[in-house]
Amino acid sequence: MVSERGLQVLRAIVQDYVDTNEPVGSKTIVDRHQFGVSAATIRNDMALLEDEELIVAPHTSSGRVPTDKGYRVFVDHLAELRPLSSAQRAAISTFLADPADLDDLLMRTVRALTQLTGQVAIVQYPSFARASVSHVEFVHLGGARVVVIVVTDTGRVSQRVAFLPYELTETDAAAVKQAIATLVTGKPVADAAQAIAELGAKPSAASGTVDVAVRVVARIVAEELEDFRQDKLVMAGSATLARREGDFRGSIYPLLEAIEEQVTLLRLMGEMVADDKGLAASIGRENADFGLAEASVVTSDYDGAGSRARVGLLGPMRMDYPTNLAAVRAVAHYLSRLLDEDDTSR
Amino acid sequence: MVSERGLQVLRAIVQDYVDTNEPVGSKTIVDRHQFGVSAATIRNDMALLEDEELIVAPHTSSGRVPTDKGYRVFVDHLAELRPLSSAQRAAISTFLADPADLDDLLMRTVRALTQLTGQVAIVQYPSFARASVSHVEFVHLGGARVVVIVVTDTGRVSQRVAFLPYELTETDAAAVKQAIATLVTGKPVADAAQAIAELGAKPSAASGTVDVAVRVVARIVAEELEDFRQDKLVMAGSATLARREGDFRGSIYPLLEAIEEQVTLLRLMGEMVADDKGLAASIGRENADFGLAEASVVTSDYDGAGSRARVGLLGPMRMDYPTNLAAVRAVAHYLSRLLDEDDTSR
DNA sequence: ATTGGCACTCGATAGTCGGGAGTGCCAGTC
DNA sequence: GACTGGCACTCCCGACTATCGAGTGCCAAT
Repeated sequence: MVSERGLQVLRAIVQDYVDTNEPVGSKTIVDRHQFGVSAATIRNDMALLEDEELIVAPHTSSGRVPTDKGYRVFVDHLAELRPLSSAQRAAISTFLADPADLDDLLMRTVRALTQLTGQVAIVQYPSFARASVSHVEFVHLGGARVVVIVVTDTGRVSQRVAFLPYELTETDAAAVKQAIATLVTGKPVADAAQAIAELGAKPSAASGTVDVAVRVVARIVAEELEDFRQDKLVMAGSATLARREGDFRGSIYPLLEAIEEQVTLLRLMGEMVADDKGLAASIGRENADFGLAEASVVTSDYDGAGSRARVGLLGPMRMDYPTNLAAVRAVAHYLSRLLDEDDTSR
Repeated sequence: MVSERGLQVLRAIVQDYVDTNEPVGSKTIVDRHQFGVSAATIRNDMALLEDEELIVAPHTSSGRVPTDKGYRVFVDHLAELRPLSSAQRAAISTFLADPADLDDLLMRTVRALTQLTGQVAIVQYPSFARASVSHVEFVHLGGARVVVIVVTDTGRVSQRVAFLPYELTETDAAAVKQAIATLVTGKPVADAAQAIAELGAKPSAASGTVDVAVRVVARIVAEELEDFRQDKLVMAGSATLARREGDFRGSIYPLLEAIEEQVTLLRLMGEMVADDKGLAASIGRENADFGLAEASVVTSDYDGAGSRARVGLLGPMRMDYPTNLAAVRAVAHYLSRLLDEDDTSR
């Protein structure tokens, strides 16, 4: 229904609006872009675009503003990613050089991303759900306290302090360790958790103190396995939202809350569908289920530790999609490479 | 210079202003408090208070608002803590019951505190600077990758993945472990870090592969020790700031930034001086060095894991000090008790 | 299909004008 | 000397008005 030039007008509106934060009128468009037609013609196109609900006029006879749908068409059909400058690429690679460990790397990644884009940056931890339990270790702290350490073959480590009901002897401790180890080592975390659940269901074999201790420790191990199965996020840049207050009709409260309740963002990012290049965007009302109807999220997939995860940006609907998509793509790319060359995946 | 009644007037102003968020005038005071004198008399007192810079009039002939100094006098001399309701106490104790570990306990603590007060809640980790290294463990991941685990006698655990320059044999690994263990176990973390630094300074004994591996691992251990020495914060409730926008003349940006840059808050909380009950408040311009001249922080000390740390609230200068001080005190109290009965301190 | 022209809408800005809350001061009272 | 009632004054605030200008929709002409 809308002409080819109509789409170009939409593109111009999105670009100018993102740029100036003011409703854009027909005259502005003729001035700033070389359409070679008059303002009246542009107005006709805009009327069409408005019929299609791609743009909207905040007040009768004011300039037009893109709608959610308008942004959607823009990113799907009109946007060309704006590649990063070589200086920016260089900045990323130095920023991410020589990470101490995975936590450190991801932390630096979000910092780099928020720095680069001025938006809230989010990185999903690579999922460890497919990993297998590689080791279980105990460290005696003295008394009845024991640190229980679980390690996966992908190099993820979790530790937790267990309070046993009584003090174990050396030999008992060894027995407990042995029992737990045979129960879980070598198994994928899901299976290991399953095995522990079955142990809990079985009636106590009444073999005395060791059996009780095994059950206590097993419960701790199960909690740690749960940590692996749960996805986690690292975020940075929430302060930048204060600068963008005007972009959110209500307040920035829902955004800050989502940032604190990581689970919301986790679900949102999980449900987004990436294109063939691993990029995805979720815009405005598409996020209504998550209480983020005035915000947008762009993500890029990356490969790490043998599984896929996402890096993303959270910001106002009125964001610079070409730049931000390019930024997440570039950072995801670096991340994949770094995780790959460290061979953390196997 | 100001009379006894003058102070009562200050108290009334603070209370009403916190309550209504509007400059309070002489008539309001006579209406809402039983002073038994006329508005004109109150006005005279208010003029005195203004001379002392305890209150200020936003505009000529408007009500008065407390200054930083006014709040200071209020908390130092006029405020009586408003004890929590028994329902609130009950809520805290159920909320904090059965923590899985220290991380979990502190996480729940900040949540409870922010829930209770509607402010940003902050908890310092107990300092582990005085702890001693209890164990060092290695877990082979296969290849040249090793998880290095350091445990203190206070039950704090840190782990990190090390990439050795080559694959170790079993016996070499044992030798490395032995070397590191004798270097650091039993020593306070500061001394252990020192020992490692000295090792790094010594010229290589050229004893070959093991020596190189020891140095690599030692550097990792040093990083982990650094983790123990650095204080850490847990926070919650940053979203509540969006609701309080009007209380900050500029924007909430500095607050959000401080929350993200934990180090600022860490220093701020570290420099505050507690009274004999472990309570402290830092108000408005007193925080100017930290870029938080429009915010206040109240803290209470607690004892945990053999060292002292703080739990606090961050909010607008116009906050309910009696309630908030009572809240941090109550929560600190619970925290001390929980950490004590778990005997995590020894 | 495109364009120039034109009437119209409506937000933004500035100016004006009471009303009201609150003050400072003063003279008078206890 | 402390307190009080009275009063003139200041200044914020909201309502109202007028003007301006950006931008639109529509129409007749090309």
